Amino acid sequence: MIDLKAARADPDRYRAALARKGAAEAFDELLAADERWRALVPRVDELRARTKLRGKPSPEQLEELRGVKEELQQVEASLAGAERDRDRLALRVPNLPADDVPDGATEDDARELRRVGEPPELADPKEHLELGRFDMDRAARMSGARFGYWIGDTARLALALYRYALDRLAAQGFVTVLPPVLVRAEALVGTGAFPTDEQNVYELAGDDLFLAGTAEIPLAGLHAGEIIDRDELPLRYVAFSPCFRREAGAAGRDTRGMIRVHQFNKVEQFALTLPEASWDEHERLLANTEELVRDLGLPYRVVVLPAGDMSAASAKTYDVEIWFPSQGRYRETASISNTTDFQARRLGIRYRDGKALEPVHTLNGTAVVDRMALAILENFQDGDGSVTVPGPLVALGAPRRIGGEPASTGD
RNA sequence: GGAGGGGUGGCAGAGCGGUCGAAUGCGGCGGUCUCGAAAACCGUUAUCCGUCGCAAGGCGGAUCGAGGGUUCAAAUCCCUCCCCCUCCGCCA
Repeated sequence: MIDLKAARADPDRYRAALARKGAAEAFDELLAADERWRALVPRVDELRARTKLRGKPSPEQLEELRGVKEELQQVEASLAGAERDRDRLALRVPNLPADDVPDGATEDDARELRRVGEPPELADPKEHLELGRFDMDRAARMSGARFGYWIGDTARLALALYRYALDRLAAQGFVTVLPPVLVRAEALVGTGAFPTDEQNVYELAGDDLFLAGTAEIPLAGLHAGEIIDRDELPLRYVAFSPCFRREAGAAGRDTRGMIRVHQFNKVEQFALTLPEASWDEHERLLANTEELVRDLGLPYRVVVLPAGDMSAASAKTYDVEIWFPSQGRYRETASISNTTDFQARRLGIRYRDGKALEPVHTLNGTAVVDRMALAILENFQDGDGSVTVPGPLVALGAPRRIGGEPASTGD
């Protein structure tokens, strides 16, 4: 939710910034609805004040009350309607993009910041399906398209990857969390997933619960409605969770393999900071992710998403993209966003600044995901169908080598 | 799933038709005392919206889990929903 008071005071700046996210019209509608609402407030307040009586009223007062209440009823109904309109529109207006975010609406407009590491030179790169042990066919039989089993050494590789990220971030002071992944609509509204990205969220049939597409949702909800001591900030969390996405609108894209599936696992960073600290924190979260990827030896690049390609909540998003030899290109494997006060406003997460209460800033960012394990398989293939697993993961229980011959560890 | 109890300010906890935005304690803030601090004592301290003001603040309204209802009047009575606790059942 944007700061409506600030928006009223400086509508041109807000409109210009929101236009870059394609939301100038939504913003104008919001301002108009806000104006309608504000015109009604003083009238309702005045009528309500006239209904307030102390002690037992006299017959004359009761007579007068009748008239006032009749009028009040009508004006209150108008006010309630105006408020509904305003609130509905307010939920649809996205966060303002930061000034240094490039224009554009698609991933082609992303600005590349740097490339780190060299893509491996492979004569005939195999793709992850051939290198690791996955079972897409049986998963399809059971769950449908875009599901897969991770089996044996390949599964152990993924588990070591999660542990690698969790351990490293815990050592940095991030508090480890295993969150609920079934959440209420409020949590999704609060993070900005609803109403703009509703079609990508699974809903449970018998209960009013939804499957979270990322641990960001329950992590943002962790402190919902709370007032946090200034001294306690920043709060940093790292969570492991499965993630569920309907991938509506992705029909036909990445239909092969495990690149884009309905269910995957992710280790997510989440931070709550003072407003003045969030841009430094954003860089810090990105640095954490880069360090994890770099220390595995994976070649990657960092891009800044254009305004029109970011989520509603985000003011600025970095993507870390890892090289996929089978595709000959970099693919998104991490997304790190500063949502500034957008989520904190919706969720009511505030800190006390002197006397006033102000919304905190929230940030989220991928530490590692399943997709990185696919990148490991592909980048460290040895040409004979086997894979040399990076040392840091072997130290955490991943097999030293994967493939080449039947799995020796696990089933 | 069944039975009962409960959701009140930063926290704990009273209030159970009007004098209640709400006792009291803790915590916070300011002060007295002190070389300084602790203790003690005094004062102060909810949030949101609108509006006026450069500001401090003033004025009006709303808010006692959420939504509806009864009433001239609701934290208090009624209904629905959500959540928490206790016991029973089931269960990793």
